[in-house]
Amino acid sequence: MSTAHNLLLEHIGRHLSFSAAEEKRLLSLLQERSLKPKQFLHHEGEVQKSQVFVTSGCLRSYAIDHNGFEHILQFAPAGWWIADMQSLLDQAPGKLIIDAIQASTFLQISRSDLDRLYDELPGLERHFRLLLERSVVTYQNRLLDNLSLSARERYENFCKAYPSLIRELPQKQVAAYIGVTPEFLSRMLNQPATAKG
Amino acid sequence: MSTAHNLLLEHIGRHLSFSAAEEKRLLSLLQERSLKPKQFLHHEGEVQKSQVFVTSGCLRSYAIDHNGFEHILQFAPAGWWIADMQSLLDQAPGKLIIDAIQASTFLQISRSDLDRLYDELPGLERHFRLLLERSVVTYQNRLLDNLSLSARERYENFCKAYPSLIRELPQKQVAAYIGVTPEFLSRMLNQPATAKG
DNA sequence: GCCCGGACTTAACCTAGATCATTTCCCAAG
DNA sequence: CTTGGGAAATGATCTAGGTTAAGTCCGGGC
Repeated sequence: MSTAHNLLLEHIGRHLSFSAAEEKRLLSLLQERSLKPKQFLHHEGEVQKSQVFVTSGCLRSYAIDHNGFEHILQFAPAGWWIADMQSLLDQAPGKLIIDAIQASTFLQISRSDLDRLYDELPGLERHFRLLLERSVVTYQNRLLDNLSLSARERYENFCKAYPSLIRELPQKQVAAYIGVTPEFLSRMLNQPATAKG
Repeated sequence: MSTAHNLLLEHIGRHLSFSAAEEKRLLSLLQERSLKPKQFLHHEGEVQKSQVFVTSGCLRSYAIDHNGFEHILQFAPAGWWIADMQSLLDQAPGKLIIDAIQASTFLQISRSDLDRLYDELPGLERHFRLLLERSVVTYQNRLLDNLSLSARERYENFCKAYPSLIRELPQKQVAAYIGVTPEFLSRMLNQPATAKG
């Protein structure tokens, strides 16, 4: 069993435990793949056929608005799932782009196989239900942050939430995540915060 | 069986079918309640103990930021679930407020009962997994809209998404949902859109 | 070693939307 | 009917963050 498989089983194991047979069945439907930096997993307008569990490196999903600006929805370092979920659910062309920001490896499972597995392994459905609950909360919090915090506060939140990513990411990608222009983020970081107290 | 119960079973029935015994078991754990306009279901700082399926009227969840502004996360008309999900999952004090914007009735189920039901009725877990998937997509889209659209575009989106609500809601609540001040929304609506074409 | 392109910086200027203050409107309570 | 309080309108002014346009600073390919 590969280390990629181990990482996935370990993650699932945080919620529940599978029998050896169940683990084997799950792994049999997963495909190991990799991407080099800047290679794409999913293009705008494509139909997403499978979802992906990152085992090393880091992927990201983002959309391009009508002014050509990127807005990053998610970073997916090792241990995270990523997909254009809207496209995956509707089996319709998506508006997200997914690419690798570092050399990355991942496990892939098709939607139809996963649907089959949900019937065979109810524990897996439990696992995803729990992940989805957390995911909803995360997006709710991010939405509230965007509605109520200043750019600087959102930047500070990002640093707290992703202390490892902040070191590896180019500044412009942080800008595209927190929702400001790269120029503004640069200016902000090179100006002292307004003195307080 | 009440009409409230019927509404819930009909909604669940869109995804799957329960036996009569399963339906009975589910309904046995639901409590019928109601709220008058402006009454609260959940206050900031409280621990959310149960989640709620609205059967008539409309609830909303919102947070108050450090400037005292309300930001509405969700409207829940009949047929929608609502809760302070973060508080519910962590069983920790929440930051959301939930109240009724109209006279409303709803069915309530405690987190512990629902957890029990997930074990007894795997179909229910399926149902919520599917709802959560849609919910994630909805929040993703709303986040992208907030990052890339103008206030007017977000207003138009809102009108399309909630054509019935737009007629019933005071303008200031629409403002608190799309993320602008009531003053600005008012001015925007009374000024012609910049002519195009 | 040179050149290119992408990441970052900086500065001047611009604008969507916020803030503040005043007024009007409406309707529900007395 | 009148009153008072919230919802909306409206005008003047302000500002966080966007836009445009140079420039600098790399690192990587040839």
